[in-house]
Amino acid sequence: MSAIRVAVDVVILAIREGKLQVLLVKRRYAPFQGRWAIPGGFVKEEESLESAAQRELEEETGVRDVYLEQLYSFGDPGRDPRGRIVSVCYFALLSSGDIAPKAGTDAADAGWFAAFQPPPLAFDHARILDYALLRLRYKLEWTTAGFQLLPKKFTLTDIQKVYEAVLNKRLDKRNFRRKLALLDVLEPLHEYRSEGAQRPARLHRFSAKKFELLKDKGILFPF
Amino acid sequence: MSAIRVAVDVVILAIREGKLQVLLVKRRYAPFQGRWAIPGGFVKEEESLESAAQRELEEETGVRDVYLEQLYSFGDPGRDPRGRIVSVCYFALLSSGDIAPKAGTDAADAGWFAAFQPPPLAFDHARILDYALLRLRYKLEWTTAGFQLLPKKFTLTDIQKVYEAVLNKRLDKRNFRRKLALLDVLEPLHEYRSEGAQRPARLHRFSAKKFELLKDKGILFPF
DNA sequence: TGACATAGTGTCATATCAACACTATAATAG
DNA sequence: CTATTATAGTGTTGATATGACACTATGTCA
Repeated sequence: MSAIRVAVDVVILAIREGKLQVLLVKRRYAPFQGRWAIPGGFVKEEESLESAAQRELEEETGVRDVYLEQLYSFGDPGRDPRGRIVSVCYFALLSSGDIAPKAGTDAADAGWFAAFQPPPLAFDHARILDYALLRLRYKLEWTTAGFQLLPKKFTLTDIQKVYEAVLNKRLDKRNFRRKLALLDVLEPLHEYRSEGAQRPARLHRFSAKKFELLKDKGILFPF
Repeated sequence: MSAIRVAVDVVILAIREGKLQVLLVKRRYAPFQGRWAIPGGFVKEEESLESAAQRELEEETGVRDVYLEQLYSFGDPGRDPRGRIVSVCYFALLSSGDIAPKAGTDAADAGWFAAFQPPPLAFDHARILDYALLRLRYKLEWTTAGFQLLPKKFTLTDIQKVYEAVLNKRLDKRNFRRKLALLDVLEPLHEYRSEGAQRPARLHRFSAKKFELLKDKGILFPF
């Protein structure tokens, strides 16, 4: 009937080496053979869009139970030389603790890149990545999604570095922590982490119970 | 190849009789024959998603150059008994000045309904409408999109009523106007509108030139 | 045991917020 | 022409949040 095909693409983001990075795959075949691309694939007959995105994500990273959010659907005729393909795009936020396990399907054709300085990308993927980064910045300013980029236990400096990496600016430590305290979503643990010849930092964890309340109260978090 | 078909649905919203209303069409055929539904249709081979949405919008309202924004894509298997259909949904904000011209393709099977108390809807359209209303509320709080619901010339009370209709709460006139002034996007005209046995209200128009600057400055507008 | 490097903490001047009530004025009725 | 009417239009205040700013605390390692 219709010759339009439906695909999902997943912009997979994580903090690595203190920077926001994106997972890309190298295309094996034409078009754009050898170019880096956002991982994705066609939606199967019996799976939901979100399941398809989760499947792609798991194929690339081996990770499940990850923050995943629908981003936008791109469907201009001509965006893919192989034919009319509508791509429903998602973005995923990986905890830095989740990255090691697999590091891409296979080292040769998957890799992490600085999200703000990606290599040339196939198709309209540069636009998709830009949009994901824009959305992530909004998310960080208005929600607590930033904690998804951290492992379960983290220091206050860890979360500040996430904000600095994504918003791409330095933040004042005291003001940042005052706002964090106001948010009231962190539970200080009785554990500390030593990072060198200096005072160890206290570990905290994100308390999801309070998350819903925050949304109800309409608290914004624009640093 | 793929049996997945791609459609667009457009949630068309406007202020009528002081209330937020949504344009619905009555289904002529099964499934859900006789039920009200959000207007939409299949995407044609050669048109972009946005063009398809614009086409549907124009077919229903006869109006062009309307605020149109992609909302979300719904694609669960089973959401449409006729087969696997992925619907890319948009929402449109009509100026109340644009409504009279056509009032639906044909009076018998198109009509305006209170957006917050719609009739039973076909398919998963109740969910789509809910999502559109949620998004519109955010839009109003964080952007100047609310002006799209007004004609070119309007009074300050007009815009306040739009906010009250969408946010579904009463607002303080003086505080509202203070924030409007802060936004600095309104141009007072040397025209007034009489509405009865009382002082006439000054007309204003939205000045789009200043719009971009606002976004750059990152000014929010949460009433 | 001293040097190191990051952890952790408070104040003040400014801006923003919500709550609140009265005067101005054109149209209309008599 | 005058009074009535109903909406238009306008400021202040006390409370809260904000950004700018600098020093002390402390575990580790040499």
